[in-house]
Formats: sequence, structure tokens, C-alpha cells
Amino acid sequence: MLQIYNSLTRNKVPFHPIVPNKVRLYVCGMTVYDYCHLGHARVLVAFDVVYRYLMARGYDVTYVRNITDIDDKILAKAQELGVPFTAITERFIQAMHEDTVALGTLPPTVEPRATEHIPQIIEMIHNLIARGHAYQGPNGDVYYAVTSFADYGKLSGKNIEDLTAGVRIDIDTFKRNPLDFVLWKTAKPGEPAWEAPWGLGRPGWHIECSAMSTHCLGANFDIHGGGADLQFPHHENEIAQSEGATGQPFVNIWMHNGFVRIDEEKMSKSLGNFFTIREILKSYHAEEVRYFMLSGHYRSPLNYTETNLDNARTALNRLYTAIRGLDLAVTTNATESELAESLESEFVARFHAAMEDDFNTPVAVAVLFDVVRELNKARVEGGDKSIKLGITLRYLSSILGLLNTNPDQFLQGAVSTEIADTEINELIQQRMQARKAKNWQEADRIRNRLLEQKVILEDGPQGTTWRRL
RNA sequence: GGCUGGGUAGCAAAGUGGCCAUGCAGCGGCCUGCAAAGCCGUCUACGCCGGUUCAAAUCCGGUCCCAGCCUCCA
Repeated sequence: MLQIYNSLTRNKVPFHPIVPNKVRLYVCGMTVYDYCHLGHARVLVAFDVVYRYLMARGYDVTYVRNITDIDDKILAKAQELGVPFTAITERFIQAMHEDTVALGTLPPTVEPRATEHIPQIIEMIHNLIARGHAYQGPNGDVYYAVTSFADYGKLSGKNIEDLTAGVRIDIDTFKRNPLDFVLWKTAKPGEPAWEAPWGLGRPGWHIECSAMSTHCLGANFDIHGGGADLQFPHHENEIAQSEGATGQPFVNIWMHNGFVRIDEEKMSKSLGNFFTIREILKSYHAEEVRYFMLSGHYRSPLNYTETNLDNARTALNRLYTAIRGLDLAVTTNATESELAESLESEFVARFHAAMEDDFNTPVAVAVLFDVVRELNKARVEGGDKSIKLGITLRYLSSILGLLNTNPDQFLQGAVSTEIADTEINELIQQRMQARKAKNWQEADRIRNRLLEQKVILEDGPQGTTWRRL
């Protein structure tokens, strides 16, 4: 039985989809005004694994991940560069897609954009006003009245009194309550704007997610995810908006992933201590980044260090080395039931037990290494058992989005420009001659020379193979 | 100040009452021309102080430290 930690109730709950066998999943995606950093990579990978695992369990999953393509920061950047805001969003949407492809994440079922859902946003604001949850201020902006929603604070464990006590004094406010937030923002001259009953303007940040999720998945759906920093106020406000507008319960399970940290501090744009995905990919294979993310539980903080990425590299090398040279063609795109005869059920069961416990990837990964040990032992003997273990390893890894590359390609792949494959092979040939002549000094000289180029040679019964460090 | 989480060996990271996590690194051995890879064995743990229990890293109380949210943020 799959158990998922629900941020709303702060405990693990058995997962029962609202519609049997169907899962509706919404994840807050990116605001596209800059390149994605490792923190974004973590959300992408964490929910990619949730998506993959739910599908592996046989669920028909609708995965919605939105794009925020209208927002103050986007407008600020457009102004700074003197270009239309769409030039900014187009550029960074494309960059984001490049990053998601590089990270090996599956594309979501739908990727809605705020600017393409203005009618739905307007309709929801209209409903909120009609139901007494929203009002138009003297400045023309439309606000959500937090005191009109009795459950406000239920997700983040806050209450209106405490929040009010700590609120900053905002002199030019047109809000009835300092905690009220903008649903519709009146456009200043020159700003992009859409027609609405309350005048030309644009949606506030929180309303778009309510409108898009409801539009794509219905008023009540199964799982809503995002980074832990979105829990308050963003997700709290989404609940207030959606439940206020529809009168129905909004989301059954809220999932929040932990942060990526640098020097024990949250990685974020505002702190300026971030690495973009594309920067990291200059030094590390995307799969190493993914392994690094999965080596910790999705709710725990994850400390970014080069040592940790290097550890991910050696760990992944061990996994790939285990299946190198095995003929596992049969596994391509097969489902678990199709593969049943080819899998070692004990490891499959342990893997599922780990994943069913709130997607416990560190334990699931540990199972992979147990498979590796058995596999390496079986390979000495040869025969069917090693194939079966290899298929098991690759199948289970695929659920985590790992080991999808050809092993030789991965182990010999260059991350940055280094010594060319042809030159490596030439040197290996030279060394082979030296070894035949038992000229060990020359053989070792060549091996050391390659090692300086971060190429490791492995002499086996079938000849010499190589891999990059 | 209010509210969440967390402190596990050299590093990373699970576990949550009694038995092995796991990966890397270290040490010893096997294998190898020597290595590498692999296999076998092995050493470093549960922040601190009390308590409950036959038994606690795991439960309870206290205490110290860390991170996050309360402002845009994945």
C-alpha cells in the first residue's frame, strides 16, 4: 500500500485516488524569467520520480506542471532589457525545456501557461467576489479577503492572528486586511494587460495555479506538489481561492520537497548562492545530478557539495559497471507484468516496499546496490542468473529514471572536452603490443599517461576496456 | 517571537524498541605482470543530560545546536 506524507495533515496517509486507477497530479512549475537552478532541478526530479513510480504501479496519471509566464519579475526583466515580456518568457521556457530534457525528466501531460488561462482566472475571481471572498479595492485591484475563509492557515499551521502580529506595516495599502492578497492587479501604463470586469490588468500569482489546476484537473484532485517554500503563502492561498470559489475540497494530498542547500543554507535566487542546471551539467553528467538528488529523501534538505556530486559519480559508475556487456535488450519499455518472469522478485518486492513508504528513494537505491552485489557474483559464473539480475537492476533503476543510457556510452562519455576516443584506442593498441612483449614499463607508462587524462584502463580476459573517471 | 523539520560513523544517507541498511573512503585478503573492476572479511555511529524498559539511536522529559517558513522564492 502506497503511503504518502501529506503536508496538510503532517502524517503519512494511505494513497487512494479519487477515481480508481487514475491519479491527478499538479506541481507548481517555474516562473520563467531566468535559468533554472539546482533547486528547480530538485522539484523536477522529485516529482518526475513520483510520476514514474505511480505509472509503474499501473496508475493512469495526469501530470500537470504549470508555467508562470506573467509576473512582476518577468516584467522587471523585460523593462531592464527593453524587450517585450514575451521575449523573456519564450527564451526561458525554451531554456527550461532544454534543462528538463537534459535531466531526463518525462514531460508532463499538460504544461499550462498563465497567459493562456486568463478567462479561467477571471471566472474564478468572479466566483470569489460573488461568494464574498474577494473585493475590489479603491485602487482598482481585486483582493482576496482572508478573514472570509475560516480554514485560512490550515496547510501551513498558521493562524490569522499570529500572522497579523508579525506583518509589516504597509502604508499605501488598499487592503482591508494586511494579509489579503492580490487576485487581479490593475495595469500601469505600458504594462501588458488583459480585459476584465475590474479593468485592464493581470492576474496575481496565486490565482493562476488555482485556476489552471481546477481547469486541468477539476475542483478536487489527488496530489499537489511543489517546493517547501511554496507551502506558505502560495499553497495556503491556493486552498483559500479554490475552496472559496468552488465550495469543494481542493487537494487531497499536499507534497513538499526539501531545499537544496549550499553551506547549510538554502539555495535561492535572493541569496545569490545558486548554481544553474546548465552550469552544473558542464562538470557532471545529468544522471549524476539525478542520482545525487535521489540519494536523499525528497523531503530532507540536500547539501550541494562537489564531494557529494563526486560520490554520485562513483556510485553510478558501480551501477553501470554491473550491467556493462550484458545483453539486456529484452527490457526496453516492457512493463513489470511483462517482465515478471525475468525479474528477481525478492529485490522487486524490497524496492516497492521502499518506494511505497513515501517514495523512500535512498532505501530503494540501496536495494539497487544489493542487486549489483548479487549480479557481480553471478557474472563470474555466467548464465541466466546474471541476465535476470541485470534485467531486474535496469528495470528498477528505470523507475527512478536511472540507467537509461547505454553503459559504455555512460562510462566512456566525456562531460567536457578531453582526450578523444580514437586517441585512447590507439594508445590501448600500443600498450597491448607492449604487454605482449612483456614490456611492463612501457605498458604502465601508457596507462599512467591515460590516467592523467582521467581515463582508466581495465585489463580483462577479453582484452582491455576503458572508462572515464 | 510564532510555526515546521532535523542533529546517525571520515563523507553522504536510511532506519525508529532487541538482528545486516546502503554508497564512497580506510584497513586486511582473493584475483591481476602490476593495476583497475569485482568478490570476501573488517574498523570508525546514533548531539548532550536524565528517565521508562529485561532491552533505546529508536519511547518520555529536559537541554544545546542547525535549517526552513512567517517577505519574492522550487
